[in-house]
Amino acid sequence: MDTRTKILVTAMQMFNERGYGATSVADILKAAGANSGSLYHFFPTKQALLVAVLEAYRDGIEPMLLAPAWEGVADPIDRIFKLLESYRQRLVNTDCFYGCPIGSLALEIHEPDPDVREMLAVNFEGWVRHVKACLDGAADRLPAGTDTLKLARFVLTTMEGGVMQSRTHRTLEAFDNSVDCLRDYISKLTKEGTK
Amino acid sequence: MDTRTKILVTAMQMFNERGYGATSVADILKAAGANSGSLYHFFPTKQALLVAVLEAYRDGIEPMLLAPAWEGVADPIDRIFKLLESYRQRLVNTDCFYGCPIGSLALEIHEPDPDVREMLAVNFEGWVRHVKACLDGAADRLPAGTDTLKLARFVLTTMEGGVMQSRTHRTLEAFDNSVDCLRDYISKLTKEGTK
DNA sequence: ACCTTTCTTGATTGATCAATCAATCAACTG
DNA sequence: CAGTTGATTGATTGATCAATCAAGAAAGGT
Repeated sequence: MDTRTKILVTAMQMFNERGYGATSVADILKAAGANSGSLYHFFPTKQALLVAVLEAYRDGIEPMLLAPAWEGVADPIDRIFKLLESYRQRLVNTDCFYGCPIGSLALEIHEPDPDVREMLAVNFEGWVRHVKACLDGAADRLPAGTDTLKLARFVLTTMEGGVMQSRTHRTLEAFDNSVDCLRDYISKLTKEGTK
Repeated sequence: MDTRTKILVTAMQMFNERGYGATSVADILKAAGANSGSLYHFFPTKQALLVAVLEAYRDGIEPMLLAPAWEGVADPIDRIFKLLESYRQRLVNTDCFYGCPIGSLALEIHEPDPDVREMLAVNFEGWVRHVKACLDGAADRLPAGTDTLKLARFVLTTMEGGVMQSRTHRTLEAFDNSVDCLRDYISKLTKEGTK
């Protein structure tokens, strides 16, 4: 792995585990085994490194997030809840310490430069677009005229809001509760849609 | 206003606007017109100041948040959506810059000392408790055996997830979409409950 | 008036921060 | 081989950070 990638991957991990502000450039360099000159050769500023990290997340949505979550799952509605389950597993694996890296960064960065805010938005949009595609694939089961984009955003809302509470309480309860409610809602929609 | 209160109020505002890590003690002192010795006379550390801020939020839920939002609103379900509307107004007033102070802090602080995490959790619990009380007050309209605590958490999830997306996109759309979906869900529940 | 407690002043500390820089090294090109 | 570009080294910079401290002012009780 070349130095640039090593720095990028390390930053990705540390921004997720400690947050952007709480991770110092020196921390990254030490963990990556690189020198400060190398980092600033590839990334003009710490913030540019953050943007690169967010680009990596954007590019990783399909291969790293969706592909594993949807392996062997064809039904579009099932896929939505399998995706949510992958976030649940993330909470389980980390004792509810780490949830969604994008969400954490989105709320940490209060006055983001346009580049950063834009990349955060792009990540949310990508996520929502894939969920919307699932909902569109299940259009025959949903009430006619259902706004699938709106509903896809609500799925993201459910995930992020649930993760936030579960991380805070260090308990899966709030996340599970939220997904349960979403499942109930969508099942009511499909009942209404196929009636 | 005494010095302690002046420092506390200033910190409250700045932690909300810039986040905890991005707000320096010097920033707070300058804005509050106080000296560092005064701050450290009342609060042993910056973190203790954060805890005091979170305690102030906890104590302010009823008088500062709910009372204004619920003025002249008696119906418990209406109250829930009036509460959500107050967060919407907050987004409107700040061009979608600031949403829920607690949510922002909850996701910013990744490895919180127990005191901080506990106070964040207490704030969420207080919020949820009041929403649960609304739902319990509308129990006759909800399906028998509805888990009102679970549903109250889902209301918080909707608010926090919606605020996160709206802040990131600098648009009310995602927040409004989320609240719309929640309203639709709850209306389906009340239809089922009174049927 | 006198003492005690509470509060305020503001300079100072050492640590840590992001970022810089000249120097050197490695890899490729013609 | 010579020349050029790209990558790496690591010490260093000045700024900023949270926190400290000795000194003194204000307030209140007796």
